[in-house]
Formats: sequence, C-alpha cells, structure tokens
Amino acid sequence: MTKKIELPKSYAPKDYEDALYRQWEKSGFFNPDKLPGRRPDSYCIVMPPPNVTGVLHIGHAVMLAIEDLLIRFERLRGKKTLWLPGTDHAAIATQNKVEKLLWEKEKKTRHALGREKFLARVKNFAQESHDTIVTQVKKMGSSCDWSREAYTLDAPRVQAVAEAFRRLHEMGLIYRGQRVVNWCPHCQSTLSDDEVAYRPAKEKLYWIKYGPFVLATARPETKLGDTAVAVHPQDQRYKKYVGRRFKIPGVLGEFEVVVVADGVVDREFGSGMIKVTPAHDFTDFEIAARHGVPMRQVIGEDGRMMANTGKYAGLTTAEARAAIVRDMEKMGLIEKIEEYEHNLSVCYRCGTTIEPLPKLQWFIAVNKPFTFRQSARSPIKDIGDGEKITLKELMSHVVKTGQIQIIPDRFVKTYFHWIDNLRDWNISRQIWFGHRIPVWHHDTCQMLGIMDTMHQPDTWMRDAYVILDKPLDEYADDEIVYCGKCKNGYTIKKIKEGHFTQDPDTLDTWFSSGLWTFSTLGWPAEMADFKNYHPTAVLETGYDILFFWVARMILMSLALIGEIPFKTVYLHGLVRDEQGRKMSKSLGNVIDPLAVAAKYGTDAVRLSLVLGTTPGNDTRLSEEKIAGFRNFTNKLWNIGRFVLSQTSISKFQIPNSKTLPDRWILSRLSEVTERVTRHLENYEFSAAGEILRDFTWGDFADWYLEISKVQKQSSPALAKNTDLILRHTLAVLLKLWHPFMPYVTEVLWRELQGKEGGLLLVASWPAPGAREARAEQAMKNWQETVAAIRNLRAEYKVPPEREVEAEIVSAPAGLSEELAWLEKLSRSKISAVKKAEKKGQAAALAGSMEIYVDLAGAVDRGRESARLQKERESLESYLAALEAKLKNNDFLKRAPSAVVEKEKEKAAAARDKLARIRRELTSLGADG
RNA sequence: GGGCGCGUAGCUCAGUUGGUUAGAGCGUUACGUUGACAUCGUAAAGGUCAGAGGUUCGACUCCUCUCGCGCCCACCA
Repeated sequence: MTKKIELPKSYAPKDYEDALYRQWEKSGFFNPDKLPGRRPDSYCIVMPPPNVTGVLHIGHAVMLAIEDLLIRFERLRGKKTLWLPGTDHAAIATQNKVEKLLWEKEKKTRHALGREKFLARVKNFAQESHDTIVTQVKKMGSSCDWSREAYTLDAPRVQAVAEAFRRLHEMGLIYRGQRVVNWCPHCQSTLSDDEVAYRPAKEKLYWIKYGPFVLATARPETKLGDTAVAVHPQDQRYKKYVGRRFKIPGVLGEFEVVVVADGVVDREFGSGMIKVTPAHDFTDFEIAARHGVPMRQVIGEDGRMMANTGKYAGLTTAEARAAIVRDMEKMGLIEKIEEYEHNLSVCYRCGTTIEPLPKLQWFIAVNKPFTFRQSARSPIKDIGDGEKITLKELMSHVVKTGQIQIIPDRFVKTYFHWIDNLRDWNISRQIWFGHRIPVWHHDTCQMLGIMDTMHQPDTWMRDAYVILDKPLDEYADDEIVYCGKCKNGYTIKKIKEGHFTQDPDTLDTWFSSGLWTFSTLGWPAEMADFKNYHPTAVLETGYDILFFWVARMILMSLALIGEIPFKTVYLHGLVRDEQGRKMSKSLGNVIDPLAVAAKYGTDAVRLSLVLGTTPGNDTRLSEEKIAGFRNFTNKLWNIGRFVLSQTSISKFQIPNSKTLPDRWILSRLSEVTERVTRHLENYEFSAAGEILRDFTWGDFADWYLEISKVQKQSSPALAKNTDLILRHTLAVLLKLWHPFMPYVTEVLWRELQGKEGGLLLVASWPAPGAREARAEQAMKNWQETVAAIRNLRAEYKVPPEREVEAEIVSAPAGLSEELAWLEKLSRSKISAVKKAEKKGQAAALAGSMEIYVDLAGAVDRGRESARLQKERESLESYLAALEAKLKNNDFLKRAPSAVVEKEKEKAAAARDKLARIRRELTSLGADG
C-alpha cells in the first residue's frame, strides 16, 4: 500500500518545469550513449540551428515542439536517439545587426573600426546571443544532447568547411569566375539569387532614339555601358541589321554597338529591340557571352557611376539617370516616357536596390558533370560509383526516386522547379563575418593578370592561387604548395613572407550550413557518430528555407560523401497572428514563446503549436488558443490527481475479473494506442493529438472516471480492480502524451510510479492490447441511454439534484449489472419494463431500447409531440434517401456488396426507430 | 507570365486511397458548485462543404471552368 497523494488543485507549470529539465539533463538520457537498454536502431535529427542574431521566436518554438515530439516518441520506442543542437553564425544577418548597433551607439562604420576589432565585436555579440538562445531552447523542454552542441563557425566546423572547399575544388565543382552578380551597395556584398527579394514599383519606361533605332529602357544611365543591340532572330523588322555595327550618338559622344540576334528578346515588348549592357544586367551578360560582345563596366561597388563616365562620375545611379535623361532630352534623344509597373530587385536583408555588377567570384558549378563517389555503407540507389553526373541531376534524382521523401509532397514540385531554374551558386560574400575563403592568391600572377587587362583578366587570374585548408601556422615552413597558374611550387615560408595574399572574402553562410548534417557528426573524421547517425532520419524545418538550406544540404551531402543527408524532410508552416498576418516587431503582433510559456506553461504552448496544424500550411495562433490548451493540461493534471488520490495500490497489472466499463475502456485504450502510434509514424501529429485529447477528456474523464466512482463503492474486490484499471490507463496515457507535453506527464508519472519507477523520459512506448468489439458496442448503447435521459432532463429543465424515474423497454440482458452507474450518471431510478406503464412520460430511443422518463407531470404534451415530430421528419427523409438508393438497380449492381449491406442495415435500423417514434406519437395523441 | 496553396458551423481548423444523417476546439444559448477539475459539468442551436458544369450507382473528396484570398518562382529590358 502506498500512501494517498495530495496534489495542488490546479497545475502550476513554473513549480516544476525548470527542476524537471535539470533532472532530465542530469540523468544523461539526452545523450544516446547513456540511454538504458539495448538499442539497436539509431535515430537522429540535427536541429536547424537558430541564428545567433537575437532571441528565439515562435517559429523556433514550432520547430522545437515537433522535433522534440519525434525524438521523445522514438526514444520511448527504444531507439538510440540523438537530437543534435546547434546555432548558426548567419554571416550577413549577424554582421548587419552588429553594424547597425555600432552605428546607433557609436556612429561608426565597420571600416572605421577595422576588420579585427569589428570581428571581435561580432564574436561577443554572437556569444551573448548564443547563450540566450540555448537557455530558451531548454525552456521549451527540448531533449537534445548538449554534449554534442555545434556552431557553424566553431573550430570543427571551420575544419569541415575548409575541407569541403578543397575537395569540391579538386572535383572541379568550385571555380573562380567573372560574372555579373547581385550586388547590394548597402551590405557591400554579393547576394545569391535566393537572397534577392522583389518589390513591385512604379517606374518609368524611356523610349529613346538610338542611332537608327528606337528602343525602350528602364535604365537610361546604363547606356554608358552599352556595347550591343539585340533583336529576336525571327523579327523581320530588324533582320537586315543583324551583324552590322552602328555609331550611336550619346551624351558622352558617339559609341559603337553591334546588332546581335538572340532568342531571349521579346518581340512584343517595347520596340522589340533591346540595348545590351553586359556589365549591369544578367540577361545582357548572357547575350554578350553567347555572341562574344565586350563588356564595359560603368557602375561601381558603391552604387555610383565610375570614373570612366565623364561628368557623371560619382553620381548615384538614380542621380545619373535624372542627369542623363535631362541631357538626352536636350539632344532630342527621348522619344517618349511611359509609366509602368515592374518588380524591383532588392536585398532581402536591407531592402536596398540590387545593382548587377561584374565581379570575380567563387562559384559551385551545378551543370558540370563530375565524377560521383558513392558512400560505401549508404550508397545512392541507381547511380554507379565513378559515374559522371551533374549536381542538378543528382539533386533531382534522390527526390524523384523517393530516397528523400518530402512532406507534404506538393513541395516536391516546387523543389524540381527550383532545380530546373538553378544557376551556378555564387558562394563568395564580401563581408567580414564568416568562414574566410581558404584561398591564397599568388601576388605575382595576380599582377601579371591585372597588367594583362586588354585580354581577359579573369581567365588569367582565376587560377592564380593555392588552397590552404588549415591555418597557416599549422603548416611546416618547408611544406610546398603550387600556384594554379604559373604551376611553380612555393614553400609555406614564402607565403608567410607575404608573396601570397589571402582572399578577403568569406563564404555564403549556406555553404557551412549545407554541411550541417555531417559536419556536426565529426566529418571529415570518420567518427563513430558519423557512422551511427548519417544519413539522419528527419530534417524538420519551415518551408520557407527549402531552397536556401534543405536543397543545399542535399547538394553538399551528395557531392562530398555520396549519401543523402536525411530520409525525410518535414516542412512545417509559418505561424501567423489571429488575423493571418505575419508576426513582426513593427506590427507589434508577435507572440513571444517564452512569455506565453511562462504564463500558460510550456506544455500548453507546445500543444497549441502542434494540434490543429497541418504540414506546410500556415497556422494562426492566438493567446486564447494557448489558454485552451492550458485548460487541457489542467484537465490531465486533475485526472491524475483524482487517480492518485483515489487509488491506494501501487501495482500495474490488469485484473482478470473485469466489468463491462473496464473492458470497454481498455479496448478503447488499445484502439487509441494503435491509432496514435500510426499517426505519429506518419507525421500526423495533429491527428494523433486530437485522438488522444478526445479519449482523455471524453472516454476516460467523462465516462470511466465517473463510473469508477460507482464501482469503487460497490465491493472491496471491485474497488481494487477498478484502481488497477485506473492506474493502468493513466500510465499508458502519460506515455502517449509525453512527446506532446513532457512536463506535466513527467510530474504525474513520478507521483504515480514513485521513485523506483524511473523517468517517463525513458519509459517504454505502450503496445496496444486486445480490442473487444462487443464490449464497445454494448457500452455505446448504455452511453446512449444515459445521454437520452440527460437529454430529456435538460429538455424539461429538471433540476440536477432531482432524481427522476426512468423505464426502459426491451433492455438487453445485463442491465442489472450496469444499473448502478447508469443511475448515477443519469441521476435517475431505472427499471426494466415490458411496456411503458405510466402516463405522462417523455420518451427517447437508445440503440434498440425505448426509454421513458417520468417527469411527474412536467411533460408538456404539445412540446413533446413537436419534438418527436421533428425527429420523425428528419428520420423520414433520411429513410427515403436510403430506400431510394436501395431501389436503384445501378447502385445494387455496381456498388460493392459490403456497401450495399451496410446501407440495408442502416435502412432497417431507421425503419425500426421510425416505427417506434410513430408509436410514441400515437400514444401521445391517444392520451390526449 | 508560369507554378502552388487556401476558400467547410460566428471564429480557428480537421476530414488519410469517393460510400458518416459532414466533425473538433473556441464562441453562443439554457441549466448547473453531485468531494478530481468553474482552467469544470450536462445539453442545445448553428453548415445547400465559395460558385457552375462534368465523371460516377454515389462527390466535401476526382476532372474542367469561374470568383475571392495568399504564397513561391521568372531574363519582359
């Protein structure tokens, strides 16, 4: 016998959460190596690393809730589970943040501070931000293994990045090239295509006289960099000009262009002819490349006109545009100006208009075949080791063949579409914070390249370097490296003496996060973790970074280790406010997950983010919703409180002798266990949670708990058995709920099991027991009986304290055994009769039973008959529909026989019920 | 310009291979403090599943079109 336990009346999360988390952490069970029992199967999720730019937001909370749910589920199922946490240095985002702070507080730019000092500031900021985030991740109850925590910019990851760069370069996938890139004049950096956002803007379209032609342009200032004119190859109007050169009068005098024919030109837009500015437009750059047209850069990295633009030099592009238009008008070169709307390319971080510029950059080639190397233990299906293939082909292959599954699957299409449009990935960034590109340029060759500007400097310069994949002082002085251009060997000593200069650029932040699934597991070293956990099981993240991140991880993993990074991608939706707007600080509609967790409990917040949501769809969150789930955690708490305070045995066995309600609740529990398990396996978290909630609140609390009160008063033996069922059901429920709401379940588990019971965290997932269909059906009838009596009571406003008398006609066998609880729950005195004896009773139907409730003269006959007539009508139309269906030969002939049978049964039941209602009505009429 | 998603009860959303008299929570209404829980209980009202066609014995579910909302991608200068 254990002593009865007293718990507070309502659940106060803050009294338990922190202590429990510490207890979990201390137990060591977050670390898969310390989990108890034999665990042959590994299961690993690497956490999408939050940026060290600030604090945790509600999006992180969704990510943590779902991943912790998966991890706890699989841990309970006996897998060796690793959830590997970490943070992301988020290069541009973090640098911008610190630059902004620096400017606000000290009115200094990063250049005023200098690279080293500035980086020290960023490092401090990142550290503080990291510490906050870790505390917050813990607050959410995340059961991740902190002993393996990683950071995208810590020493092991720096090593992995350098190694990855060197290997990809060796494979011929990384190259240096002169290309027009997205340049943000504010961030002073290039951006990848995905970092460009679009903003609709009203702009002017200038129709200009262009030598013998007229054409339309939105950017007259780029005329200074024009080197060609392009038309559509099939355009009859201009065919005769193709290949010819023309002198074009301009604001700085005449210049020469060549007319080329290219398919990208739209004959319908403008005059069907475009001016080509290879240095400042992506399309133009490609046209120029296809036709060997020279390039002339006129806009600099500061977003201003360069020295070669005469009197316009130094003006911003906007100023230059105004000035040039004015000058052209004077020269009579402007034909007309139209208004039109189009999408302006802007920096997704700061909103500044993008300037396309030519720059020497590092790229990853996605369309270049390379020699694919398979992983020995987890090879990619249907691809041979050593096969020549492009990254694009590989990336679509693994998704097309289902080796990587994306949930929800509609994103597969989006993924393919993205791949189809993918261009070489620009990985250089002209910012300071991040992974420095591990390349040292050979100064002599660089000089020769620059002197050779008349030719193509980039082809010369792009090979003039060595790659050093570790810090300079880790090399021996006499080690020799070779310049890729002059092919001469140089000692490290020479490099130290300053004959080489390190590339000033850093890598795109997605380069390092692309390695995340394996750089966190020890790669490039062949560590046990890497062998045990790669490929990882699931990558869970928001659909908004499918391209940025998910696709990059697939790319890196395939190229570098010949494996998929994860088997399943689960994409959650974005959390919006109750009006469906994005949460943002400026709108003031953000819900801070930690604030609401403090107010309503972490479990409630987690439930509100998981239930009522579907993958890939945005959800609306309100405090009311969270409060609703707080109510539920309290409900569970009180269920636990009741069981704990009412039961006085500590055993967990199911008794041999069981009542109908006992058999019913166990059967239902089996069904729930089975369905919840299946839904969780299928990533249907919401469905699993709803089934559990309905069972917990409905079947268990509303019915079984109430029935148990009656059973416990019946006999000592029955009371003991009831206790066993109560404790068993609660124990199973706590396990099933644990992945959703770890805290309250762990507290109740401790109270239920005592110290010897161990932590719920590492308990075992329940296996469904046997189902008892007959018990479920019988119970359903009795529940309907209770509901029918309650219904009539409510209808006639019988005060709750008053007991009524009820007669049941054609009650099935077994009524006497259930009588006690039926009477208690319906607050009635029930007797079985052959035929209703008393007058003035209200009637209802439950299953095959007819129930009469004596309302002691309170029955309003008119109302009673109106009620029955209403029921009759709906039943009649229902039956009519069924009968029509059953008369339909096509239905009988074509529908599966099981369906036909089912419809027949329904019709029979309806007919029976209808007959009885009609009887009621006549008796009601006869009485009057 | 392409592509995707959404439109189901007043609100937020479920609805798993087409076969229920279409469900839940919140809200509303009525009654209620019966020793776990008022962060609660019992019961009720509330939907021509955006609209129009089509396929089918049968459509919330599949197809086509229309309307409304949202998102993503794109080299119309």
